[in-house]
Parts: sequence; structure tokens; C-alpha cells
Amino acid sequence: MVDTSKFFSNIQKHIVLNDAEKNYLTSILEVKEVLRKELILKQGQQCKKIYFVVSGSLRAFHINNEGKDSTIMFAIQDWWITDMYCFINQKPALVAIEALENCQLIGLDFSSLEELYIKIPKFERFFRILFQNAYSREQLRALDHISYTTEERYYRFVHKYPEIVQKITQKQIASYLGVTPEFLSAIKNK
Amino acid sequence: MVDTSKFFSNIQKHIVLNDAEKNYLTSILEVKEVLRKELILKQGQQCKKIYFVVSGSLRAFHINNEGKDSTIMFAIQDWWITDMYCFINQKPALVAIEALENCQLIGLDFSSLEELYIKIPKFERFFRILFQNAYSREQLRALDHISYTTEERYYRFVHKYPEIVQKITQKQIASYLGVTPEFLSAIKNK
DNA sequence: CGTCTATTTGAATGTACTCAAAAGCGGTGG
DNA sequence: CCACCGCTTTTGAGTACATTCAAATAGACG
Repeated sequence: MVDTSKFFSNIQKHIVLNDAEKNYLTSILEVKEVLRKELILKQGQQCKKIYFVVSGSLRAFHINNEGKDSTIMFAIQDWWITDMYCFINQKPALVAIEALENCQLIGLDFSSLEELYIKIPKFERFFRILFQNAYSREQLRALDHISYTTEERYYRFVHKYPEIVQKITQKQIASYLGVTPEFLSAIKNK
Repeated sequence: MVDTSKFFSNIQKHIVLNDAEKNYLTSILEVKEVLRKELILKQGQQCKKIYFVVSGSLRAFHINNEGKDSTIMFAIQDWWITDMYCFINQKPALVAIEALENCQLIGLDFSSLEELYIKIPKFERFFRILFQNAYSREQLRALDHISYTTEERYYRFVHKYPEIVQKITQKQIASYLGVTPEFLSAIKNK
């Protein structure tokens, strides 16, 4: 069984829900369990959902036309993940999302989320805060990317997200930093 | 005089305001005119405001400890700009924001924005959409950054933001792409 | 018109990649 | 429980990408 209490407490960090609202939310959420290595979104598919991670960990990545694998983001327990661009524009996904371990997820469909905003407007607030934080994180990442060396970015990443680092390979860190695994290995061993 | 009508139509792309709401909004907004090269935010300062650009253009940039200048974002007419991380956490700014031309701006203070969310909750919706789009843009930028070559990113940038390109120097594009002006020059002339 | 900054060019250097091969490690099946 | 398989990590050589520094040229602005 997937425990939805973490999901509700994540939401109640920012807004307060009464029982009726919780029940409505329960009625539209979709519980999903996926196995390690399974894809919850494939590149080119329609991205219809945003996921909350109850347990496990995931990786969003893009394969370009030369076959290079680039990691856009990781998500662990208590994080939200989607291909934002495709979710809001309802376009084919630019990224795939794979489970790094067995995961318990809670998905919200694009159209039920739109309805949710209408029916219970305080969710506008919740997602306003969520996206504001996500935007801020990405702005910092852009800063990191153009302003620091690869070596510095590696140590900054490890220091900032130790819980993620535990769960992923060095190859995946390299793909997040935008360098080859060989080069990351060389950096570490000097 | 600064014309606030563009500001209101920007907001009314996503939500509808009645006269009382417009009046309230008018009462908290701060009109600001700045000259070319003026800084509206200095690195290390408290970032108290988010700005809407009525006219003109701006650049947010970071100077690291080696003196390297990295552009985080540009903003032109009808865009919003702030140092998001510092705005929401009320920490010293990581970036400076400078006017590239004479600008007419409308600023919203952090605390009056928080009050606005309480008084007129539909602004949660407006900023939810604004930040969702901003997040999506930054996610795409991260993808661009790790997945394409500098040359590709240059042409993608020029193609995606032609109105920005008109207003900025090549040196500033280089600083946005994260390369030296010399290297960008070499790319163009081959 | 003169000054200041941006852009270009080139040489030397450093950073990061490719390719290939070896070593390490974890999981699976016999 | 060990042996094998597949994948990750390491190592190294050769190459490509990008930087630094310096100097020349071109443009923009007062």
C-alpha cells in the first residue's frame, strides 16, 4: 500500500486542508508503483502528469541526437517531478523519467490539476510556492553552470544534495554536471 | 510618466481584475525609472522587489571571485525580473541587475506581495502561472546547457530570443552562454 | 573628433572529450 | 557459494574544444 500521509503533509507545509478537501484530492490522485529501471515517461510521449515521490528515487534525462545522455534533475522522497515544459504546454516530452529504485508515486493529471485550481483555489498558492522554489533552484543551477568549474560544481552538488548522491552512480552525476564519466573520475582522483 | 496599462494587461493575460482590485494594486506598486547602466540591485544587497519591465531592457549577472561575469537572464518589455533565490529567502543577492537602456519599471515589494496574496488570492494564480513558466524555461536552459555544443546554443539563443539579441552585445551573449567573447567571435566567423 | 569599449585575430596553454582497454563491483544463476 | 556477466569506474594516449593574453581593428558615444 502507498501511504498518502507524506503527500498530504508535503502539501500542508504551505496550505491547510479540511477533510472535504482531502477527500476531493484523494479522489483525483493516482497512486503508482514502479520498479527500478522502469520509465514513467518516455521521450516524445505526451507528459500528462506531475508526480510526487512517496518513496524511491527517479531521474529525468534527455538523449540528444548524438546519443548523449544528459540528466535534467533527480527526485527523491518528498520531491515533485515532471517534464515541466511538456506538462504545461501538453507537447511531446523532451525528457524521459526513469525510476532509479522501486518507487511509490502519486500522480496528478494535467486536467484534474486544472480543475483542482478552480475547485479549491488555495492549491494555486501551494503550486505557486512549489514552482517559485523550483524556479529559484534552476536559476541557481544556471549560475553554478556558467560561473564555476566542473570540479567546483561537483563538490557543490555533493555538498548540496548528499541524500541524492547516496542513491546514484558517478556516471549519473557526470551526466547531471554535463561532463563525461571519465573526466569526472579524473577530477576525483587528483 | 510610466504607463501602467501594459502592466495590467500582462496580469490580465491570466486573471481578471475589477476596479477595486486594480486600485489596490496601484496603491502598492512602485514606479521606477532608471537610466542606462544603472544598477537596480547590487550583489550582496537585500533583494526586496520583483520588477515588471514596462520599457527598456535589463541584465542579471553574477561576478564570481575570479572576476568572471556570468549573465543569469535578460529581461525586456513585458518580462518580470528578480533574483528569485534572494527574493523569496530574503538573503543577500547573488546577482546584480543592471539597466541596458533607460527603463521604466514597476516594482512589487516582497512584503506587499505577500499581503496581496492574502487580500486578493487570485494573484496566487497569476504568479503560479508566471513561476511555472519561468521554471519551465530554466529547465529547458539547463537541458540546452548540458546537451548542446556552444555553437548550437548560440544559434538556438539567437533564434529563440531575437528581440533580446537586438539589444545586447556579443560579449553579453557570451557571458549568457558561459564562454569567452573571443571564443564566441571565433564560432561566428567560421 | 577623440576616447572608451567591443570585436577580431592569433599563438600558446589548459580543460575536457574520444576511444580503447583494464580493473572493480554487484547481481544472478548454476 | 562461487563463477560469470554486465555495467561502472579507472587509466592513458591522442585530439578537439575553449581559455588566456596581447595586439590590432572597428564601432559607439559624448
